[in-house]
Amino acid sequence: MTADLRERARELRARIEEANYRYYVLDEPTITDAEYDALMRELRELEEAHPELRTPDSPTQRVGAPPAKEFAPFPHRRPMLSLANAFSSDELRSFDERIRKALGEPYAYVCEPKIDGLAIALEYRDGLFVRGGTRGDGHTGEDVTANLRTIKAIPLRLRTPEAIAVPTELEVRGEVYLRKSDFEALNREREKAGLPSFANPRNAAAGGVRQLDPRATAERRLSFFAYQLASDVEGIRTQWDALRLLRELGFPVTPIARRCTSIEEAIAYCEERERLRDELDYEIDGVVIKVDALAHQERLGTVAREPRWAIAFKFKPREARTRLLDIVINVGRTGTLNPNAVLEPVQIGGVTVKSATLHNMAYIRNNDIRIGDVVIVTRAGDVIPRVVGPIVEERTGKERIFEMPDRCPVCGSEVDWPPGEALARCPNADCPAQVVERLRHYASRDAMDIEGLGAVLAEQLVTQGVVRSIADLYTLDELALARVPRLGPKSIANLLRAIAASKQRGLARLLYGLGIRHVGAQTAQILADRFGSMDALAAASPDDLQACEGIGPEIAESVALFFRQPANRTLIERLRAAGVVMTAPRRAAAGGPLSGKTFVLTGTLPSLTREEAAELIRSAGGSVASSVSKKTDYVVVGDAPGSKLEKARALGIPLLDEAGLRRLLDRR
DNA sequence: CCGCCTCGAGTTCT
DNA sequence: CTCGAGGCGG
Repeated sequence: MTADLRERARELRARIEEANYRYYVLDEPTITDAEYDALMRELRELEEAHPELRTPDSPTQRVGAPPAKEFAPFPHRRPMLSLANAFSSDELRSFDERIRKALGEPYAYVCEPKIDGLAIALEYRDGLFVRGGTRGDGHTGEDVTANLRTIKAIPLRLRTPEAIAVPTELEVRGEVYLRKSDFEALNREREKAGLPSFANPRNAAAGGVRQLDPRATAERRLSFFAYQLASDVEGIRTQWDALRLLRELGFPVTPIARRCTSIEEAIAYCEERERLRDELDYEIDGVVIKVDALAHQERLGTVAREPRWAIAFKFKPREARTRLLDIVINVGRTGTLNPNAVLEPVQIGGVTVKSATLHNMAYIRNNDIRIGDVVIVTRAGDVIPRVVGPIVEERTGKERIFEMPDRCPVCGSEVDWPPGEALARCPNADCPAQVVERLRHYASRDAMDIEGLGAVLAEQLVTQGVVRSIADLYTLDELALARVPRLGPKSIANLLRAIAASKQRGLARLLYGLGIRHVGAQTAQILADRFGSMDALAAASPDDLQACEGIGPEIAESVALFFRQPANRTLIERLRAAGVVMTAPRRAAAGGPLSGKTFVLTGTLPSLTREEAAELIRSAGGSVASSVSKKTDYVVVGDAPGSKLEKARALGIPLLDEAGLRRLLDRR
């Protein structure tokens, strides 16, 4: 991979230098400017993503200084201020209190969504766009006029409004941003091209505006909203008027701004926008509340580079920046080596996140994640944190590229990682990490449901040497368990009772608990129904197995392999000797009220757990699937539903709430 | 052989 | 919940 990139970088440099030579020295250009720019762009991006590929003689270094220096300075006539932040409605109320005291007369607010993009100033002369720049430090930004010209949402010539005389010199401020849909498309394209994807739309937009080649900016499909008139215009006395004028001049202006006459109304607006934030095709991270009348704004003035007449209400963040302290390897129950991010603890959406999966090496490479990076972590949509990517600008050069170790970090076995496979594996079935994970899985709720035996106890039992095989569970006694630290007599008694009770779970859950590759809860149920007993299953040939609906060659071979292994044979005999039930109860007679119907559950139901609801459906003859498709008959929707609801709507599948499900169940 | 459908596996915090 | 991959129908 890295070798390929290195080779590509070398090739790009050679072609660029050849082109330079022919153009500057021989005066015989051989490629078009566009082709040349494309080569430069690819090389620059490659080197940005992989600074270790950068060489002192690279054509990208010919221009010398870092990109920030390559734009002309853009001094702001009026400083571009930053806003004070509020994180609660109480902070908004004290903001309002200060305004009320200072003004001593009635006033109104204008509330606008705070677009998560890049603030920009645009200068027009005689109605024509002349110059535009970034915010920079508030006093001086960067002149990015050429790039801004490529943004179609920015008018190059203003329209003539009715009844308002537009001054010769006009400055307009607003936000350049990237639509979520354009962001996703951009990342898909970059992935296809082997380039690292952007962490979020804002980074992609900010990067887009600061491209040295305006054509690269154009490719980003950037959008724009205007939100401030930074020049005095006759007849414009309020922010509300200013927004209307901006619209008449031909700028895109948010359609969801609202004028409020009290802070409570503004707070209600903030809450509403936070609730609806996902319905927009662009990211907003809060609401900006401004005192409406420009005369009031003037009286309130500015302190410490923040206007006293405006405040930003910030939504609960869904993403945060934090440092990736380390990448460690977790060994899964099937022996997979899963890279895990150790994060400097950070608050996201109300919880402290300090760890997140990195899935596999491909994920780490595709997103160019390195140890020591400042990374963006999200919890979008679901609960599970996700490391989206690094903030490349924060790199110090001390970041380390993570490599998969050659040996299992737990047992030291040589790692098995066949070329083309996504996951590396520890091949040692006796690896303590695998034993712990298998034990935990065996005891888990959907398998043998041994209450009290979770991750912590599983770990202790194995490290104390009390349990080395699942079968050892059934020979445990008080004496052996007394060796486990912090396990009192009461816990011991409860645990022994739970272990004894697990013997009655039946064949399907036992099969699932054994953790045979490719055999999950569903397949275990199919096998149990079809073969009825462990002995019948153990005697089945791969052909017998493949005769089952849903069992193909892969699963058949995996099951047969499991029963061929002597260690597994022994395990089963020991379980049998301990009295673990190895037969399946006769299948319930078909023909309930829901027979033949397929259900999918999403969200939290008011009075049933998901498992209880699934059990009710199955006992009435219906089946429960995990994803929505054309074959789904009903989707049962609870509180805080996930993406399945979207899919169901798209496919026009009937939706039920819990009450609706109960009505179906009661119909006989 | 391709595309759809379904299942398996891993996953965070309180 | 999401991704990847096995199973299966067209």
